[in-house]
Amino acid sequence: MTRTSKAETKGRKLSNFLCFAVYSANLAFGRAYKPILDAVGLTYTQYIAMVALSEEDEQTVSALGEKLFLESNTLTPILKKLEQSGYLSRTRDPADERQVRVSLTPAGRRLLDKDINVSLVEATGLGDEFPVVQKTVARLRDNLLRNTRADPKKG
Amino acid sequence: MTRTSKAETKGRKLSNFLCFAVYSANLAFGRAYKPILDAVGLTYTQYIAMVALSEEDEQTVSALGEKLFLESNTLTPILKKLEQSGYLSRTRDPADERQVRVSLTPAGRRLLDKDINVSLVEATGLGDEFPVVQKTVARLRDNLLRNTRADPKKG
DNA sequence: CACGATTAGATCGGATACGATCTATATTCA
DNA sequence: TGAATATAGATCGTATCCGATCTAATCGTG
Repeated sequence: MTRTSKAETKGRKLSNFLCFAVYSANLAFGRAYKPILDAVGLTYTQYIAMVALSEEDEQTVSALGEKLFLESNTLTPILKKLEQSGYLSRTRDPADERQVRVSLTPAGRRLLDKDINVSLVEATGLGDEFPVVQKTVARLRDNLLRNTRADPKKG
Repeated sequence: MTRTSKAETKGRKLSNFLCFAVYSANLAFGRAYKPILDAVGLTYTQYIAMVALSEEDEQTVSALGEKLFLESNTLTPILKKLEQSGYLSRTRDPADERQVRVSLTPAGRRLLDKDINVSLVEATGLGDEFPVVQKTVARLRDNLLRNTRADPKKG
């Protein structure tokens, strides 16, 4: 008696999908940031990459990729674009020519000093919940990555 | 005395960005779904679109877009692809030739009946928190969209 | 030292997102 | 009625993401 063909009775509605909540929240963030980032001529991903770079100089592409959960296939074009814009430098590491060291230029740091993001915290409408939501979503991400990556070779 | 140039003292670290938590959680979901969706030959977005279609037949592209927070520029190519795969039908509405009505085919419904998503709930590692996180992220998205869209013409 | 294996980036093709623009159909109202 | 306007999709260009593959540099071992 539990078998039906109606979507609702099986609970298969978009609102029931956590993945959709995250997917659409990400789209919403992109749109919220857009007018602000357009003003400084950066895209969402470019901005995130620069924030990651502001944490440390001379990072390799891989190290940066670990922070951003991206790989060279995605990062290389973005970094080249930011280099052309004069916001960062890319140089082969003399000690290991395979590696590329990436650092923000003074122009890049000046751009970040505008504290672009501050005005966005308000738009989340989360108030005091903000840090809790942030930690929860980060935990969700880490669980997903842990439970997915390195598929069960040992079980 | 509050002005410094160190990233850390200004709290400008990736882990402090809610937008990054959401961005990376979305990437993580995409990767978690990938092996499961690869098996049935769908992409993440195609799957989401089909779930939205399973809620109601004969939806217009715009109506579908409202649910998915996407517009025809993104949806049209995806719907055409799913049509070619035989999972849905697209027909101009005879009453208004501007509109395109989209419905799942029996093959499309059979695909969804496999309840692909069930196995993913577990991978979130959220346990009882699952529904709460889902609602919180959805609220975040709605706040962002409300506070961003239709920029302040009225003040 | 030499040669196979490994590693770090880069390149390429397919699939989203999205702004801007285009086309076809409907609607409005003088 | 018919020209101006509005609306629904579709198309195009740019920027991500990602799997697969390629190249160059390094390492490991005999």
